[in-house]
Amino acid sequence: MRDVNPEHLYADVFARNCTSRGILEGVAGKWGVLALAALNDGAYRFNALRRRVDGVSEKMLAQTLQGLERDGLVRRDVQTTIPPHVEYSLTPFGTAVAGKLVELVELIQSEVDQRS
Amino acid sequence: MRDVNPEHLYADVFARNCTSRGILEGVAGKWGVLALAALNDGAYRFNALRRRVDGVSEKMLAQTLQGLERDGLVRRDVQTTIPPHVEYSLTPFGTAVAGKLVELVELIQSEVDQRS
DNA sequence: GTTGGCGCTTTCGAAAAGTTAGTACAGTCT
DNA sequence: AGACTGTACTAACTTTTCGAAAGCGCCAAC
Repeated sequence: MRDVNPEHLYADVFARNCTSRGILEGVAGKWGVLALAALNDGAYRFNALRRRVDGVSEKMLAQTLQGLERDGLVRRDVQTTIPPHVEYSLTPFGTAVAGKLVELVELIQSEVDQRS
Repeated sequence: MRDVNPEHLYADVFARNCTSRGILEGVAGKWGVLALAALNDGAYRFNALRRRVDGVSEKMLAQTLQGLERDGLVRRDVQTTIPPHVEYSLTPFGTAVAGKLVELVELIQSEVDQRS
């Protein structure tokens, strides 16, 4: 927390106990950044998202989405059908964050393209 | 790799074996994002950076900086003095990436501030 | 003498990630 | 009929990584 005004604590990712640190860890985690970047293209069902993000296991994807939902970046819409139908999409906050992540991704891809 | 043109493979973070995936993992890792965001304010010596990023161990910081240097985001300047003097700073690529990360960080901090 | 600074590296146990199998239902194919 | 596919997870076990602490050598300050 950036403690400039003694009566109001501001979020500060550099402080280990700050809520924003936890959110940043989920967003900027190995699978979080890719899931959010994929969802930036539109809503996905679980297995479609898993196929999009090469290398992620069901376990890690489920865990990642759970955290992103808890932190308010992702919405999980469940339809009681057989087979199950669960759809993930970005919240307004998630959309803003994903926009930044996509810029970052494009920057890195660009750099790698230039090095080839 | 986004294989649009058969003769030229484009970087693709969604492909597990792509170089850009590895770089993204370092940049968007738990400690990578914070180290880069701190270095965006200017060069740091090792222990100064460690004090800036609350919660990181010497081990994890050293490991993180090593990876960022290998991927071309960070420069490590060593002066042969006693005590040792090692300074870390951003490369042009690192500066561009850190700029994006800082935007992301500010977005998240903003969101947390609004939720308080 | 002790303590502190510098920037790492090493060791070992704890925690997290990864791998694999499992769940129940319905549809398709042989 | 059985086998396989799809759905979206969870549980159990294994492997990898992280965190905590100690270590290194040199010099300066107390």
